[in-house]
Amino acid sequence: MWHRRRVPRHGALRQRADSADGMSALPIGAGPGPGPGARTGAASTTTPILHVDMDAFYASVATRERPDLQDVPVIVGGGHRGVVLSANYLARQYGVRSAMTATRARRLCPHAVVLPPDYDTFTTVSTSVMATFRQVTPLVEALSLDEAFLDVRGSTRRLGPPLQIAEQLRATIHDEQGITCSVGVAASVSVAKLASRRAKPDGVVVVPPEEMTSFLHPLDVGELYGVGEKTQAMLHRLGLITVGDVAHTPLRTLQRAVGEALGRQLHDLSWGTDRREVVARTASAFGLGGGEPDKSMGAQETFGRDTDDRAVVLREMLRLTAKVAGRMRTAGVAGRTVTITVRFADFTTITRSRTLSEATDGTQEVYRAVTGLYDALGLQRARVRLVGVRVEGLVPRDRVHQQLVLGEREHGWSEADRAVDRATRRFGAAAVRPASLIDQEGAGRVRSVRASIAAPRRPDR
DNA sequence: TCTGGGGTCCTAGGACCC
DNA sequence: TCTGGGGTCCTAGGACCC
Repeated sequence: MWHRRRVPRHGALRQRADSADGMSALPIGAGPGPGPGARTGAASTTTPILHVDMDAFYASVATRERPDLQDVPVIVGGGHRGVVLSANYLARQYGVRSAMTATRARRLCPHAVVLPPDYDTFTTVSTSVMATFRQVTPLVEALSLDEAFLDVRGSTRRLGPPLQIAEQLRATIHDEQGITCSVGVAASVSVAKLASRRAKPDGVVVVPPEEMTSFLHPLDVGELYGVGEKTQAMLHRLGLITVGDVAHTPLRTLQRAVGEALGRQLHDLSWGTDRREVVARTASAFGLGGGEPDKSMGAQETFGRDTDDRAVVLREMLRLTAKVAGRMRTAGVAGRTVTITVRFADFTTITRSRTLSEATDGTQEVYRAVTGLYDALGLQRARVRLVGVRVEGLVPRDRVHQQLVLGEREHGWSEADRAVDRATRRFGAAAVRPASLIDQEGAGRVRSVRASIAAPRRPDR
């Protein structure tokens, strides 16, 4: 059996985990030094991977300085046409879950307190937590703002076995950030991730290698990474209910059912044989910097109410284009493939893309492609719910052919874009917008900016 | 007033090239 | 002048993850 430990993070006295859920628990040694028993000792070499996952991260951060909300169901997110981003455990008792529609959540738990997300604070807390991880090992792979893999192979001599490292991390994060987290400890990243889920909330689960299959095989296939609602339903229809069922299905059969790549992946995961290593990286997509470059950048927005007005749609597309292209310029990348997304009132969603001959980071150039794609749809009074703009095939701008840069300059837009970027940096995104975004709001006070965007000067050189 | 926004990866068909 | 087989690129859609 694998072991779940839920223990106080403070003081020398540690208690056994509750056994009400049928899980066994080992006592944990008090004080510094390796834990008791050969099992824990052995873990130092055989289970070097930690998956640390904050408990109800957004909700915990949002309420950590609100004692009045400690015993109240709390939902972060919601709003008009919104979904739940995070719910505390009290709200979850009512069935509230992440990604659930706000309306449904409110129906399930009408007395919940709904808070708007504060991404600046989430990012600040996340940065601190990741820094704490890096004090343990440089091999920290951030997966998102609130979770990371740690390879502690090289840290056990200094800090003790993985379990002890896990408990130390939990105590530190609780002390410094006022939030709790759960840790999965295993030989591989995929098993560690499954283990942390079993540890929630506020616990640790260690899965020794010899107990891996007994841990994995009873789980529902839906627990496996890469198996969502659709694939789970399909596998269930085929009679594959548990991970063990998948494990004992011939690879070829599996691949016929779910495709070559996913079939291979599920087969590996079901035996815990994935050999993926932890790669040090921060979550660049979450504004933490570093990491591998993004492969695409995009933005999308759901309208407050559906619209069939081409002008309204295109104005939104321009706003999204400006946002995306601005982010690309900040990141120093350019991209070749422009994709638009249109979701209709009935939620059917289509995409259209066009690949340009050269990569670009110019707002106008991307927008030309966007309008071309949208108009090619030939929509007549179709009610549009959401539009999106994405640029793919990103490469560092300095690797883009020199001709592009010259050609762009001839149009003068490059200079205008950079002027916009500078102004945005100084005055915020609301200060500088393409003219058509200003019209509706009567913006005499931004006349000069508007003029400079609408009629860029030809550069001297 | 059901169903957000940021991404990644895979599949499949057709074009095109060798 | 009867046909194979890769490889790559492009496009559209879909599933999934956080």
